[in-house]
Amino acid sequence: MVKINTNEAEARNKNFIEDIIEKDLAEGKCKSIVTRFPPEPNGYLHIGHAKSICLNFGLAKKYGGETNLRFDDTNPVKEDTEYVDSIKEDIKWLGFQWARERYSSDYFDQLYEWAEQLIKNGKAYVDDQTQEQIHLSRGTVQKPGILSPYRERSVDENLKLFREMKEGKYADGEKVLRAKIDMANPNMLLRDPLMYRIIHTNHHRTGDKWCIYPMYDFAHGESDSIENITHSICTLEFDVHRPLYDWFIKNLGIFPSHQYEFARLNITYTMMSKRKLLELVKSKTVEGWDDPRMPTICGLRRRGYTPESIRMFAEKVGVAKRDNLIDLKLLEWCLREDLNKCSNRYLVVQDPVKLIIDNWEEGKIDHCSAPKNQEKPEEGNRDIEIGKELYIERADFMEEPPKKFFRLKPGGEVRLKYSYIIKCENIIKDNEGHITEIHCTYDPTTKPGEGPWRKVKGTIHWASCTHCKEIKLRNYDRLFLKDDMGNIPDGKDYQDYLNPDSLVEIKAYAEPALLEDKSGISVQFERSGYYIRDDKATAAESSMAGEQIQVFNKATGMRSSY
RNA sequence: UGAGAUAUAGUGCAGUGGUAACACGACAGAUUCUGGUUCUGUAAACCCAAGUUCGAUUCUUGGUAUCUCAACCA
Repeated sequence: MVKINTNEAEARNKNFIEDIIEKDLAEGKCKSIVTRFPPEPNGYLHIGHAKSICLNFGLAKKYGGETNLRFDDTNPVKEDTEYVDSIKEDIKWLGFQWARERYSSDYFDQLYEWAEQLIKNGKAYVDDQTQEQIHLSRGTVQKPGILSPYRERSVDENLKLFREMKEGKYADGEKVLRAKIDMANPNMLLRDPLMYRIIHTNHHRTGDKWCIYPMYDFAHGESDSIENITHSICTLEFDVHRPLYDWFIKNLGIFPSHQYEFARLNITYTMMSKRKLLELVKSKTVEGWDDPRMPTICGLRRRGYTPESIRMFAEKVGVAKRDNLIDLKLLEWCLREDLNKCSNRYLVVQDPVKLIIDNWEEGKIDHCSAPKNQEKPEEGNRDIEIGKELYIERADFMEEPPKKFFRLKPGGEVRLKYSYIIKCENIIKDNEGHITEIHCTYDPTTKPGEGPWRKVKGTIHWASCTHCKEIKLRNYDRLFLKDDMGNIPDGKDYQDYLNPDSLVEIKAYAEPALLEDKSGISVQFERSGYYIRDDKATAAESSMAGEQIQVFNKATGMRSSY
């Protein structure tokens, strides 16, 4: 019953692309759909790409179609096989499988042939102008451009020149092939756009076979067409390219792929510019593309994000055409939501203050029993030892508490999680008024499972001084300060915006079981957040997603990252 | 300043010629050995103006705001 309601809700919230697809299918415009994910292999995939991946693969899955992975490798100076490999790995990790692996460079021969066809039809010409001249003659958004002096060359001359370009007779920048469209069109993209340029550079796949390379606009739609892509889905900034996309397909008379645009993902405090992320990597500001503070897929993976949580996030942010800014907390919520179902939880104290149980018998050690995993009782219990001296979280005690403070306060009672109820008797401070010891008494009749249950308002976590292990955590705080978008203002150095708390090391005290945890998945701290298994570090060096996903920071007055 | 896209609770995202759903967030309550999870409830939105209409958030027109476009990048 509940399930049916959920499905109805999902059906109601169909996005506009799903509407288009359903209409196309119903009208028989296509028998089944083919989508594609077309990254340029010039960087690592980030969370913004994840939205596109989930959309493209998700749509195909929902409507029984297929998705191709196509590398848009038309610019050899920026691209590299390292990026190809990482992209494939990240997509697989996200849980998707492409139907075909393709490259724009697979189509260079076909594209060249089509370019000649346009020349023969008088729709393209070779231009000898310099880059500067072409730029100036393009006009502005308000003023029409000026016709190139080479625009009316004969078909034969254009053909001859273009073939010579291909044969390497000219240097980089000496000549280009342009489509002959309309130098006065208000859409700048239609003012005789470049189709081919000369680049004498080794290509990561075709080597030295080519010295002319097609531009994005002359490769993308054509590649879609070759692959019979029915729905070519890209981000909004390509919206102005659509008339050109359609122009080439129409003038070539090839498979009519159609382009649809959606708004790209923006997340607060998160910088999603590939160029700037590359800068951080090159300058060694971060450990690499997979630094846990990076918004890359591999960075999120190292940070402890699960594929499921990222897919859930992509689903939640929706698909539309208006600009958006998603709160980073939503991404964290998705992780909590997923982790809540499976993570192991441990008692850990990050900012300790000593607590002494005055009426605890000297040398006595008691054993507490706690479930290994709350959601999986079948895994049994673990044993935690407790003694006279403990550490508790400094924030769990307040000398002058506000009215709704449920944790330890002078004269107040709280339960030590999985253990006895204690009462605060007095506190000891140093000369500066800093609390150094909290003295309590315990009620021996309140051990869980022994005697009647007594309820107190607060439960706090703890670590036994003589039994706990010291662990080091790395606080993956956000990388940048100030700018919501994580962007570095133009002309400014990113160094000025680096967060000094980012990646600081924190000492903490944990129950020994934490170090023995071999589950390999993220675990949740009792009370203080999540403990994220860093797949590049040993357990003791593992990291925590810090305060960014702190569960209980609202009422505690703990420092917040946002 | 030319062209295009967009405009619905705090944030996202649906929907309708009869004033609006869902999710996250907020707030309140219940359960609970986590201020978590779970459950219940509350507050909270149709950019503006004119027109058409019995009736406009929806249609028309005109504004306004935001984003995108003048790379031999994608």
